[in-house]
Amino acid sequence: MNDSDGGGGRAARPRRADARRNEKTLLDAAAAVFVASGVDAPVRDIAAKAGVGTATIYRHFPTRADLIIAVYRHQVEACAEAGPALLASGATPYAALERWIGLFVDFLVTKHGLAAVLRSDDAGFDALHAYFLDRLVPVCARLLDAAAAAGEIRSDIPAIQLMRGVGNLCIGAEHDPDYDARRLAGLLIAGLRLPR
Amino acid sequence: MNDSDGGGGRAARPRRADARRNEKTLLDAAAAVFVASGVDAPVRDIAAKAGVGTATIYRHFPTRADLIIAVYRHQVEACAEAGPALLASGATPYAALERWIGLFVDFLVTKHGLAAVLRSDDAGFDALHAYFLDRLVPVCARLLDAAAAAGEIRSDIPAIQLMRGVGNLCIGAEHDPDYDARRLAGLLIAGLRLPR
DNA sequence: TTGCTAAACGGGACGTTGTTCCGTATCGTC
DNA sequence: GACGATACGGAACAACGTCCCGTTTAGCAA
Repeated sequence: MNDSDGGGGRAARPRRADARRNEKTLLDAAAAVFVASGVDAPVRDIAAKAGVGTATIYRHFPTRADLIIAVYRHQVEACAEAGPALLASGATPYAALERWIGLFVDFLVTKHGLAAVLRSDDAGFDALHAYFLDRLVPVCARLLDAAAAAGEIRSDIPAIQLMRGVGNLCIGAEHDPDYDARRLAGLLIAGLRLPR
Repeated sequence: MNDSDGGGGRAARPRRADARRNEKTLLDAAAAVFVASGVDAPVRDIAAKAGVGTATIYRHFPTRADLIIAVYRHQVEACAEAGPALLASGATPYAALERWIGLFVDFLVTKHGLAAVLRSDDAGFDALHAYFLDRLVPVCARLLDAAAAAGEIRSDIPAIQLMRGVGNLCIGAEHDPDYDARRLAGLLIAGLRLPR
């Protein structure tokens, strides 16, 4: 358990320069290929795009989930941080919830195949599920609590269920333009409203 | 298009007895394997269960979609016929819609992987999409129209969108018992309600 | 009953993809 | 400049969908 460079001892040894370079190259290549072919793109394609061997991918990102997380981490963080910001922005909690769900949907539908893989029961994607849920469910829960406290919505739907539902609504939205995930998600949220 | 034994010409020639027998055997085997391993089960597994070669499956059911349709046709028909029945059963149109969606969800969540495949963009599943949509969307549309005419719901959501949304909500519902597709679908429908 | 032909069959062959292994090249240090 | 650990590349293996081809068999007629 050498703490490579963290708080305590100085680095046991930093990663080699070529390794760090390849990781960056791989992230860029993966991002490009994900856009072009979806997050299910063949490993060989990503390796080819990056100009490395397939084993190099597995060395840096043991599972596909690790690669996906690394590629989209920034955007997920941004989405998570938008939650409290929206809540503080002055609108009603319900409006904040509605807009935040919109952000989440927009993120998912622009990542081909991500919503689907988020629903996969493949054990290899457990890390991906865990990351998304850990990072976003608490944010959603805060928005739900605020709206419930304001008497705008019912309070008997757990945040995790809602997130799963919204995520599911985004599956396959990237093709056929007749499918409007955002609208359906809005409908789902509207279903939470209490009559006043 | 040959009317094998129907009204017009006498049969060009009826299918061989072993072929008919194998088709039945395959349907039974597929149904069993689908229950055990989902509708994505390897072709070889189904063939083995039926005691036939893999080519025999492709001969009878050129695409997986054809096999799935054949296995579930009865249940889809039953669901389609339940729509008008519910509408005539005396409750409000909205209640009928709600219950019919419940039937649809119950059907989907008990067929491992079917909801997911219904969302696949693989061209091989086009026939499956078409069948489900052709058969069920008109039923849903009638329920929606009735409820809209009664002033219970808004009328600006096409039936096909709603069906897609509900179908999506059912994806992955077969595992983790914490996910309640039926409840979320109910929420989606509730989102259609008009304030009175 | 026996022989013929088209229908149907079975399993092996091929292509694609994920994953792992092993010999080789390279980095960083002495 | 030499050495050891690190990292690399591509071949090898396994699982699966799909297709092909040589063989078997049902159905019919002589």
